[in-house]
Amino acid sequence: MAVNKIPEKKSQRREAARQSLREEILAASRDIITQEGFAALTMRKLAERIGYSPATLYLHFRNRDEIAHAVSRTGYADLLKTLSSITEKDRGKPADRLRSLAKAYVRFGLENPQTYALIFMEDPAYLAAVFAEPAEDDPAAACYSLMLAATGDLLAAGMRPPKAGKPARAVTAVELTESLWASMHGIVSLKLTCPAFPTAPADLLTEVLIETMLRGLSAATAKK
Amino acid sequence: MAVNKIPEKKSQRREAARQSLREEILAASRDIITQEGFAALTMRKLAERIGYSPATLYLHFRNRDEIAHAVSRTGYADLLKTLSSITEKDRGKPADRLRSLAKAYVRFGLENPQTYALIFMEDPAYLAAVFAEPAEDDPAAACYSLMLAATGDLLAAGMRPPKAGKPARAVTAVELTESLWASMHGIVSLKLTCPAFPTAPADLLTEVLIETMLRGLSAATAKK
DNA sequence: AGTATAAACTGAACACTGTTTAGTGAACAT
DNA sequence: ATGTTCACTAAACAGTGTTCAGTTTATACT
Repeated sequence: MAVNKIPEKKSQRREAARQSLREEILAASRDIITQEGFAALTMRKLAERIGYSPATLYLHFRNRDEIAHAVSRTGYADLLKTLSSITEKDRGKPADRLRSLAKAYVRFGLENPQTYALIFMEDPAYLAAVFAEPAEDDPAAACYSLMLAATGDLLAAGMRPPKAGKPARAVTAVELTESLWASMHGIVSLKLTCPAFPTAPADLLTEVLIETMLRGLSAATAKK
Repeated sequence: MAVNKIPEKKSQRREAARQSLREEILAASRDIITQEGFAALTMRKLAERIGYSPATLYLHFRNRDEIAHAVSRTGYADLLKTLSSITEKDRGKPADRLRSLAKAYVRFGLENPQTYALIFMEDPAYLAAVFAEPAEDDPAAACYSLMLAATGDLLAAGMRPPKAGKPARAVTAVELTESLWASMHGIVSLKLTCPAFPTAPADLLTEVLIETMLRGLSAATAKK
């Protein structure tokens, strides 16, 4: 029947245009989200900004959530960049690295409120998907690995974590990482949804948290 | 002119009916929210459930947010009831009381997900209002006082909190309370928005958090 | 009693939202 | 030149919160 006589050249052009428009949609979405928040990302507004009709958006994305999903990915990539810039330059003690990481995490949240709100508070499907079937190249998974490595190093440096669970046993690096992460997330998310509530500034709360926990972890070991 | 000939009796009846309908609206709202979440609380659905037209709702509440606000209040009252049931019966050491409070807080969030999401994640205006001009009888403010008292007792019992801030100084009870609260909130809110992410169960994370922090606070004091 | 007045209530509309579908026009492959 | 495929859009659908003119009902006064 029909012989595919190398239609790749032309198809490539089409495909390139497709990708280009797709990226344009995502760029506009990022703009709107970072400026006005995820709720302000309406399909009509987005379509108008890129000069197409709303229906066109559905030729490139299944629905609004899929756009959020794609934007989330770059959000996690941004977070990863922030965190890895810490681990790369900080070659000091594990405790100091964790301190820096915590501060950087919270600062990222406060400096990119709309992005943080999207990836951790409004698009839970992304995180859920990552932990449902872990992908190697996912930026969110990379963030997790990075944090896990930091607490792992801390424990390996001779810390004695408290016991927990039933029956009581030593806390694992995973549990410690997730406790820390959740705590940092609490500081950020609370500040983002209600700037008035934690009356103390976020960076101070972070310091209190990390210092107290570090002391709690090193309590059993000899000082200095 | 017209003499107001004691129209109070009749007015009272009217007023009673008004209040009754108002309460009916709120009861229906609570039902919908606890069952389907705040997003499912639409004015039309709410109106239909109580047998009135949507426009009637606006005779009793300025808008949907005001309904959320009223429902939030009872949500905080519920939380307060949970927390104060702890402080009343627990006459043990401050550390144990704080342990119980933390567990109860997290449990409340997980057992009343829609309510928790409403009062801490979807209706920030309420908390903002409380901390803008503190009202004595507000249940949210009472929750705060309760937690503050617990950490205050803990510090008074001889704990030596770590130093923080610039210049470094001893952490205050307020800062410690808010750090703890934010951390617990992080555990709850993360679990609610994404059950998959903190892979460890919430109560275990809570235990890790509270045990580590307690050790961090008592690190400088003699053991036992 | 009847009547004036005030309160309660509603139908219908407005301006939005995400999403679908039928139909048009242009670019491509043969 | 023709048949096919792809890109695109206007219009509609079913929702949303909210407003307002108009109607019904209950109260107040003579």
